[in-house]
Amino acid sequence: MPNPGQIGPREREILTAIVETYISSGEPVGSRTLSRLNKDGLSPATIRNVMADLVDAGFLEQPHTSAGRIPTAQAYRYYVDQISGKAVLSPSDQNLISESLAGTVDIQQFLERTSHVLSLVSSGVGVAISRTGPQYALEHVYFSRQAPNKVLAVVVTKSGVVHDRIMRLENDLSQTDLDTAANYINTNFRGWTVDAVKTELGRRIEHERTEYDRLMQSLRELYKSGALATNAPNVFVEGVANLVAKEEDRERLRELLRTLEEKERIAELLSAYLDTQQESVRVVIGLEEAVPEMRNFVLIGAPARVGDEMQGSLAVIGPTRMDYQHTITAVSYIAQLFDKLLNENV
Amino acid sequence: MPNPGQIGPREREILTAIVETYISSGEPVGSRTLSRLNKDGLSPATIRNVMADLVDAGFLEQPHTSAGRIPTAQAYRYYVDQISGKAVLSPSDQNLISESLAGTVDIQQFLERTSHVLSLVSSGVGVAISRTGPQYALEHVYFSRQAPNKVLAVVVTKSGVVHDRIMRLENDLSQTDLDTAANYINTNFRGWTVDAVKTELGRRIEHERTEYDRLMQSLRELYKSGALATNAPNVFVEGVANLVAKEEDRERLRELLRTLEEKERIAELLSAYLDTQQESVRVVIGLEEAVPEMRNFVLIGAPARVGDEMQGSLAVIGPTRMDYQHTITAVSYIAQLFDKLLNENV
DNA sequence: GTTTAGCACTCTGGTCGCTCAAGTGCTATC
DNA sequence: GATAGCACTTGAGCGACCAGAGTGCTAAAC
Repeated sequence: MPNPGQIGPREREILTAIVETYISSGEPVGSRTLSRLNKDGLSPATIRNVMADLVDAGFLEQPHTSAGRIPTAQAYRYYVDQISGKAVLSPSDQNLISESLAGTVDIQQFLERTSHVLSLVSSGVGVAISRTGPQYALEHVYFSRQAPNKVLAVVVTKSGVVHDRIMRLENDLSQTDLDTAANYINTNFRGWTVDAVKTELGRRIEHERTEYDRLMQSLRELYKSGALATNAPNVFVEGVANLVAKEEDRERLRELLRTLEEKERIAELLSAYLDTQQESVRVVIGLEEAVPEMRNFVLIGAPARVGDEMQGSLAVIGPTRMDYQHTITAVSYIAQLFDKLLNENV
Repeated sequence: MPNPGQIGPREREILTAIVETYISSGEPVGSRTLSRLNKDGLSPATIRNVMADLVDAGFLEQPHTSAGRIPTAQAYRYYVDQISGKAVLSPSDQNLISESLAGTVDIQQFLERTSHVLSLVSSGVGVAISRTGPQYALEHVYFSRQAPNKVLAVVVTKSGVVHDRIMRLENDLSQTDLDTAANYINTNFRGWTVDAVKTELGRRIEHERTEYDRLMQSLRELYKSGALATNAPNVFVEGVANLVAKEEDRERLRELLRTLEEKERIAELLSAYLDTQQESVRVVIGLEEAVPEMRNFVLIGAPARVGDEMQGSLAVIGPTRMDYQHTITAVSYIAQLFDKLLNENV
C-alpha cells in the first residue's frame, strides 16, 4: 500500500478529531463515536477504512483487537504542527497570567511565579530555570570575613542576580586584605563578563607573580577558593499535584515525582531542548529519549529572553494527553511578557 | 467500667504489639495474629478481652464488626511516649547522614541537604526551613543602582545569611548617595540586630529631620522602600514521591501534594509546633488540627539551633503509619549535627 | 471506485452470587 | 482470671455471565 495517499483533507480531519477526542476522554476512540461526533455524516464503516490506513501509516495504534484507536507520538507531532499558530489565549487566562506576573521586578521572582502560574493554566507541571550566569556582566563583588579562613563572597551581576557563597580559605586573610582585593576587582573589571574576569584574573595572578605583593597573594587565595564561581541555576518546579490525576500507574507516578525533584536533571532537560536561536515555543513530544521515566510526556517550552540575551527558560512538562493549544499559547504569552516586563524595568 | 485498670504491663505490651504490627502491615490486626506473634503464649480469647478494654479506653478502633483493630491517635501518642529514648540509630543511617552533611558550610546548604536526607531515611517527606531573621545581627549592607529609581539592596547578617532584593524608589538616588547611605549604616549599626537598626533608623530619620541634609533624605528614601526588609524564610521540601506509596486515596494524595507546595503554610506549620524552648525532638500526632488535609499525618521535628540561637527547623512529615524509632533518632541526630557542624564553622 | 449497511466475532468491564478466611462477642468451663 | 468453644458477621476473592463497544470483512448501493 503506497503511503502518499493518507494525508488528504479527510484523513487530516479524522486524525485531528481522534487526537482531540482522545485528549479529552482518555479512552481509545472508536469509529462509531467519531461518526456521531463528526458534523459531515460519515458512516462508521468509512471511518474504519480511513483509520485502518492511519494505522498502517503509523499515526494510530490499537491497545487490543476490539478497542478503539489511540494516537501515536507521530500523530501528536502532526497534530501540533496543524494547530500551531491558530490558537488564541482565552481572556480569563490572559488576565490570570498578567495579574500574577505584574509587578515582578527581578528575574528570579518572575520565574518563580511563572512556574506557579503555568501549573495553574495547564494540566502539567510548571517549570522555570534561571540561566546560570558566568557570561553576565559583573557589577560588584564584596567579601566579608566571617571567621578565620572563612569568607562570604557576594557577586552581583548587572542584571541584578546576586550570587552568594561562603568559602573556606587555605590561608586566612584580614578584612582589610579582602576589602583591598574587592576594590581591585571592582575598579578593574566592572562591566566585564564574569567569565572574562576569571580568565584575566587567572592570567594576572600567574604572570604578575610578585611573591611579596600582598594584593596578588590575596587575589590568588580568593581565586583558588572559587570566589567568582556562580551559583547553580535556580530551578522552580510547581504543580506536581496535577500529575496525580493524569498518571494512572502508581509506580510510574512515583518515579516521575522523584525525577522532578532532581533539579539538575530538569535543568539539563530544559537546556537540552531550549536555546536562544529558536523562535518562540518549542513542543517536544517523546521525552523518553532524554529521560526514560518521562515516557508519554511532553515538554512545551520557550526561552526567557530580555532583548537578545537568554536569561532562563520556562516550560510545561505534562502528559501527551494535554490541551496543546491552551498550553502553547500560555507559554508563548509568558515568554513575551518576560521580555516586555523586564525590558522596561531593567 | 473504671478506667484506671487498663495500663498494666500486659495491656501495654499488647498495645505496643498492635501498633507495631499495624505500622508494618497496614492492616487491622486481629487477636489470633497477635497471639501467634506474642512470645508468651496468650490465647486469642484473652487478647480479645484486653483489646475490648483498650477499645473502651480509646486506644483502638474497629473499621467494622468483623475486622481487627487499628490504633487511634491516642494509641500512637502512648506508643511514642513508651519508646522515646530507647532507640538507637543504625550505623548505616548514621553514615548516610554524616556523609551527606559533612562539609556543609552555611545554613541554607545544610538545611537543603537535610530535607533531602530526611526524605531518604524516613518514609515521609523531609522538610526544613530557615528562620527568617530580622532578629539577627547586621554585618553589612550594600546598595547598587540598577536603573533610574531601581536599587539592589544586599543585607548580610553575622550568621552569613544574605538577603537581596530589588527595590523601586520614589525618588532617584545616585550611586554616590547610595554609597554614602550604606557607609552610614555600616559604620553606625554593624552588629545591631536588623530589627533594632530599623527602629533606630526610623527614629533618627524622624527626629533629626534636617530638610536639606542629603544623607538623611537618602536614608528616608531607602527606608521607605524597605531596604532592610528580610527575605521570606527558605522552605525546603523533598521526598514527596514517598507519599505515593503511602497514601491510598488518590484525591487526598493530590490535596497533600498541593499543600506541600504552599511553602508559607509549611513554614507556619513548623513554627507553630517547634520552638526554641523544647528539648530535642517533638512528635505531633494529629496534624489535622493545623492542616485539615493532613489527617492521619504526623510531624516529627526539632529546632535547628546553633548554641542557643534557633536558626531554623527540620522535620519529617509522614503518615501515622511510619517507623517512629527510626525517624525520631534520625531527626534528633541531625539536629545535634547542626549545632556541632555550624558551631565549629561559624 | 468509493461509500455504506450488515453481520459474525472479540474484547473489556461490570454485576451477581458464592465461598472462604478472619475476626468478633458471648457463654461455659478450668 | 484465663481459656475453649460456638454461632455470627463481614470483606475479599473468584468464576460465570452479560452488555456494550469495537473490529474486519463482504456484499450491495451510489
